[in-house]
Amino acid sequence: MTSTQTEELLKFFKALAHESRLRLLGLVAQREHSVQELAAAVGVTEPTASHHLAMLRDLHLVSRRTEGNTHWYAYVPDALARLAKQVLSREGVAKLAATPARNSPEAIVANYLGDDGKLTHIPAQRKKRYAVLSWLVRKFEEDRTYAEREVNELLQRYHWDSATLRREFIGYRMMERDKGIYRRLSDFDWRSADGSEPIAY
Amino acid sequence: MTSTQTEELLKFFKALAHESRLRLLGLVAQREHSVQELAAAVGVTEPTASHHLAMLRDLHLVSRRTEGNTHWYAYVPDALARLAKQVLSREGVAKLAATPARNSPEAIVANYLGDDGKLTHIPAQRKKRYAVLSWLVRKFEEDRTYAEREVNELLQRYHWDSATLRREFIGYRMMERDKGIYRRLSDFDWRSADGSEPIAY
DNA sequence: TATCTAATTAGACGCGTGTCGAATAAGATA
DNA sequence: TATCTTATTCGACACGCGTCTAATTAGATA
Repeated sequence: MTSTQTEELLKFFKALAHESRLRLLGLVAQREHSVQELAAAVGVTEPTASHHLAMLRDLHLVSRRTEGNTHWYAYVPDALARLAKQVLSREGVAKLAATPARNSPEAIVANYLGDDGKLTHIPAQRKKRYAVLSWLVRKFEEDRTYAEREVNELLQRYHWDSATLRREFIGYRMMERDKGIYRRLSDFDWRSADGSEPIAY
Repeated sequence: MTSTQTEELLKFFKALAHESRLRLLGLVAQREHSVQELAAAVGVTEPTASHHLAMLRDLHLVSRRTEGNTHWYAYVPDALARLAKQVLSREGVAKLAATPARNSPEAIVANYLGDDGKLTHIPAQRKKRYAVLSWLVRKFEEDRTYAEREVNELLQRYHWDSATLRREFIGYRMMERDKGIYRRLSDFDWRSADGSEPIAY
């Protein structure tokens, strides 16, 4: 078990360590809200609300569904539940002492990221490629499907060669394709698939 | 139920939203540690470690016991357990949406605090005086006794008239005195004592 | 197609806070 | 008493991050 776990937990605490985001979370925990509603309720501008919501969504604390121009945000309880469980036991807390893992997937990925946030290149070495791909596939949501066009668009934010990346996703069983429609598979389906250490999520 | 609850929760998340503090907490969750040990393990200087530990101690996440020159810090699980419980239920999260309470004890206290962090004066109005006192008494630890000299020293960080404050603590049953030795009483002993709204802790 | 609405992205600015070195406090030891 | 050890407080600095306005994207409607 790498200390990726600790880093993940840290991300959650950082995400929750802000009044605006806490209140956003509280609001969506009551019912779905649009960005406008949320911005007004919290007392910030829409860009700011959008910014915070993106952060919460990255951590799968909230989900988003689109209806016309409007984006409806909803609460996703799972992530917080996992956090609470870990923090409930002393052993869980004690694990936080772990020194930041050298060779953690994050560290590997960082080596391939340029200043613009894009990948400089796709690693050839199996383990590193795996790390990068598993990081990348998490940019996709689990609960929806993507047209090939959408997959390409999202991938090209990180690297020009979306075709190769798409193919690799399928190969590693991180995504499945059916009649040109893509869906991200759950971590549990593919992690450890190459025999390397599982990546904590 | 005031939104003080939300503010408390926010404090916890802020405290935990930092790698150094998370690791400090992890270390003390394993066993008692001195400041030196902790600083070395986390890779910061002693002043920095001390600073973080003070923060964790304010929130009762860790406790401190003195042995000669050495301060031993230990883990206190209760606070995190409470946090976990609230965050585990959707209702608990939904409460976070509450708009920041005007008239919260914190807001009252803020009115009497100067830029130097000291009280400009002691409120005369009963409810406000109560709010300030209950805030002030929390500067004392629950699990130890204080000599009158120590009580005065601590109080004078906030106001010159420590004698009046001491007397009020006794009157409100926030402290008890026995043969010149003072001890902070638990919140549960005195909150709501004056019939005002309970102060969430 | 042109326009309007909702949301996100980009870029800039200011404040909070984590860090350090230096100074101070408090206890132990010679 | 003088010195050494451990920890805390003080003051200053730097950087991260939350916020805003402006610009852009994407969909709906006329």
